[in-house]
Amino acid sequence: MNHMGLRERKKQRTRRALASAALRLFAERGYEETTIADIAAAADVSPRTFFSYFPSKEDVVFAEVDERLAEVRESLGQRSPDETPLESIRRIVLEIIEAIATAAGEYGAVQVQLIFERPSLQARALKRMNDTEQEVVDRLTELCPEIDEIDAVVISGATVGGMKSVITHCRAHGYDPAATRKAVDRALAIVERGLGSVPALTRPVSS
Amino acid sequence: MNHMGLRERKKQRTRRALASAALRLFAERGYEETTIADIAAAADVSPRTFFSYFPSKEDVVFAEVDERLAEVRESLGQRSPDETPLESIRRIVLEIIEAIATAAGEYGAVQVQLIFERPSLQARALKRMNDTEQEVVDRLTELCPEIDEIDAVVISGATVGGMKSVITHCRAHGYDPAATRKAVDRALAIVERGLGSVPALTRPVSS
DNA sequence: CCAATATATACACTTAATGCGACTTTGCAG
DNA sequence: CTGCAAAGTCGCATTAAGTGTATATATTGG
Repeated sequence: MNHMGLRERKKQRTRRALASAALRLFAERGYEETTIADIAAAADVSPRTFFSYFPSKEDVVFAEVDERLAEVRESLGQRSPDETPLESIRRIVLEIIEAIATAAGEYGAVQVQLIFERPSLQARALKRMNDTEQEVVDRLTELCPEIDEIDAVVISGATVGGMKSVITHCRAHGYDPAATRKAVDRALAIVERGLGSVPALTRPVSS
Repeated sequence: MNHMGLRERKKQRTRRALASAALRLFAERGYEETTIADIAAAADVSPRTFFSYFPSKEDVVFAEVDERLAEVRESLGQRSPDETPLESIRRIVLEIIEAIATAAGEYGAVQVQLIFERPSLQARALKRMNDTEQEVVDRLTELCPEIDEIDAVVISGATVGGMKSVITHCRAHGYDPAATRKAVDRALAIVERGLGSVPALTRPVSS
């Protein structure tokens, strides 16, 4: 299966070269200040070739995320035999969020910073979340064939939405890994037990 | 308050002219096939002027949504005195979702169709959702000053996320208003009572 | 080595978006 | 009413993203 010919390997190398050249230049000079021509030159290909690897300049920022996301999609299929659906959902969403939000590799920090400060990149990141959410709906209906369609959609939307928000908040406020983990656990608890389980919401107003 | 001088009124007229010209042309010829020059010509302004009203071609699609959203943000402040925070959240999120997702006016259907079929527009719509979610967090912490920061973030994220997904699903599958309302009610129930309240999730696997 | 196919490149082109200086309109104070 | 400052419009030039196309080059399988 993994017997990629020379052709495939070369493609992958070029892709990597483009991605890391791009991230490096973005870090050095800034995003707007780096042109496709610069990236292509740094990766030793023609500018035109850039677009046969990435549909746009913005997409190159997500090269690594997209790779990870593709892997996660594969591994999403098989589930541990004795999980309850609730546990499966939790595991699936956590895997996805980790793949999207965890910066890895040499340029992880650069990616995160870029996405936080460029609204258009933020929009594209949200789109990836959204697309992956559909994947969650599919897995969920596959897992519990008798589940109502609307229920599946809502469960996925609320869970992914809650996780997205908490992770983003933690990143934006510089939480350390321990605090982040604690926040994620809290988020899962709220989503699973409902807004009604949060005392501050049901208590009469304090004014 | 609403004593706009001639200048302001003229600006608003031009803005409207640009927006409706754009939407009309998008409907007639398609999005890509319509240039800024076309839009400007149809609105009788110079192409350069377009960009002093909208920062990009994509933003003109959201002209109406943004107006509504601005209104909603205003009215979000005052709350009925005897609401519980839970009820406030529900009301606030419903208002926002309605403002974003309910297509109104002559070109509502066009907007929705464009957003559904253009990934980049979808991304921008999601960004608007996301930005507005931050507003919800602010209102919520204002409403219950003693609430934990993380809790507020999770509650907003999960609620907005759930609503977004259910509304999108309904639109994509052509639900009529009655069915949509029913689905939204169901979504709110799940978010408020928790994933644990969905029988299909806690039942042992059916295989 | 050959033929089929996939990929890289050079070139031309469209158009979104921005900066700038000149010009026009509006608001307002005297 | 008049003139001045501010705001807005416009034309022009420029940059850079992204696409189509034809040509050249490299890879694969036979």
